[in-house]
Amino acid sequence: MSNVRVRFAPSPTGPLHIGGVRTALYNYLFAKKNDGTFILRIEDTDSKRYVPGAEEYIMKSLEWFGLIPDEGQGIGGEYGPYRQSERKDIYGKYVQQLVEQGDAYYCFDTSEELTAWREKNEAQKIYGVKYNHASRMNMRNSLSLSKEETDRLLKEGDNVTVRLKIPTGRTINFTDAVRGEMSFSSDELDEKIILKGDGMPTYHLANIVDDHLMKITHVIRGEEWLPSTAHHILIYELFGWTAPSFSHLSLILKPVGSGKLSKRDGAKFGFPVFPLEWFDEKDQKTYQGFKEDGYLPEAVLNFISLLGWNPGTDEEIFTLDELVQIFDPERIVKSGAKYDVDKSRWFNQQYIIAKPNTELADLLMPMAKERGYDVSEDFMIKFAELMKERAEMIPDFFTAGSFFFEMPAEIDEKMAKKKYKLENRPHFDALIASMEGMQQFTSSALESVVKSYIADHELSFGAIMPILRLGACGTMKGPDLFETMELLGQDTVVSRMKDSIEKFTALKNAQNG
RNA sequence: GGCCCGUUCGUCUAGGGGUUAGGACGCCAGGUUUUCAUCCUGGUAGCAGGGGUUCAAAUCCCCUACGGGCUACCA
Repeated sequence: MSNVRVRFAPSPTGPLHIGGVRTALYNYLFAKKNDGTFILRIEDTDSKRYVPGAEEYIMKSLEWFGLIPDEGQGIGGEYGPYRQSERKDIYGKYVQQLVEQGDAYYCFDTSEELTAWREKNEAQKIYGVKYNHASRMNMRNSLSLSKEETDRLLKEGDNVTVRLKIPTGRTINFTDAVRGEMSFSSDELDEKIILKGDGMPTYHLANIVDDHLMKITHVIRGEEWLPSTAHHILIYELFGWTAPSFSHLSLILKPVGSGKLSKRDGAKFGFPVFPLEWFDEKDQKTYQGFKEDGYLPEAVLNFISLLGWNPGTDEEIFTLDELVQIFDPERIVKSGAKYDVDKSRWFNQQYIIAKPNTELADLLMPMAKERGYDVSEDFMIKFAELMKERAEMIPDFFTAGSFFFEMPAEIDEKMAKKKYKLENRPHFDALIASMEGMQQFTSSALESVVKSYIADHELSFGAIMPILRLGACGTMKGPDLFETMELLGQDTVVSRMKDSIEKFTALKNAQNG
């Protein structure tokens, strides 16, 4: 194993969404490509936003995709604990160190005071006022207050936060692995809170401390972190630590319109935003998942791998292992990508077609049982083979192929009226009788029976075939008719045909009369 | 408002000084097929705008426009 160590560090504030999955995927690919370690760390420093079940959901989702961490929460490893709430004691001494170095200071402003301050500024159309070198002397902190007052407030202990003290007049440079040279003026940076009133650190401190302690070498994260990376670089510097390499990924955007993909877009555009179904306690709503919608995890992974990255060739279909081999962070795209529902469905179809019939059967069998269909494994395998080219989503097998399990209640009557000719009734009766008498009810035998009958009686395929299909399946859409009939079985086909011919005749008589 | 990032067919993208601007999805047409689907062939459609630099700009520079992110005791 190389020394490459990357982490996926979600916050358990809700279900993992597709953008998070892509971040996890890129981290995973980069780790595997470099024979490194992929770590899962849970960033739950905000107790107010903690959502029960979210952490479990995140792990289940990663598992469904096969993005299994080598180390981290739920796995273990020598750099634990991997849940930040359990690392609370670790952060204290680092905060203390910064304070002692004079690189951080205590603040006593309450949230209410800060909010009021901001609102006052905004009311006066003074935008972008931040807590920084220019404003801090007007606030209540250990820099503006006397030593005595500071000590008194510190002893009281309520409402004490710690802010980072940013040096003035500096330029902070770093190289983003996907965006190139980045440069920020320290004078523009706000002095962020690094330790909150409840004693928990904020992201900015916890993230840096943990990445350092966990020996993270490459940070691959969302674009929303780009502006605060300057703070992060500075903190590394203040501690005298070497900063990891940074890659900031652009966001995944809504399929139509503008803006980033949000959790409500799924319902709006009819596609899932989350890997698995999620019941939201707050909204009292269930959000659809890729799994339940009938997406194959490998197809979703392949699709999202190409939202913001490309291999530089014309090839598009890759297994996870192949992606590992060809993944190159240098080819990550800088601009945001809209989620293309049509293309995600196309990928899924490609993966369904490529999936071995036995595996499809395993997937389909429980679903068939749920629907009350009692069929054999062999039946399911053959069914999968016949229907796979007609299914974009897994449930399509059962909607487009329902006639394999039961005669549809609604048949294509319009087509029946159009194709069925009363004068052909004797031919159909004869064909049904032939089928009934067959010793071997195989597709090839059926084919020769039907084709020779048509030839012998100088009939057209168009007069016979559509009616046989409609009679046996109730619809014009489906796989090869003879194969379909073989799978349906002699008894089913003969009985369906007898019923159907009666029905077609009645339909036709009603139409004429 | 400020700071930062971005902009090639409708969408995902290749292309990084000289290309008929390439591929994929979608869409359209044709072929294969007893139907549908698959598959095959072809078509449709793009360098945000304006200035430079250069013999030559999609490509380099500047400006504008548009899109996005950040601007919390959220991550």
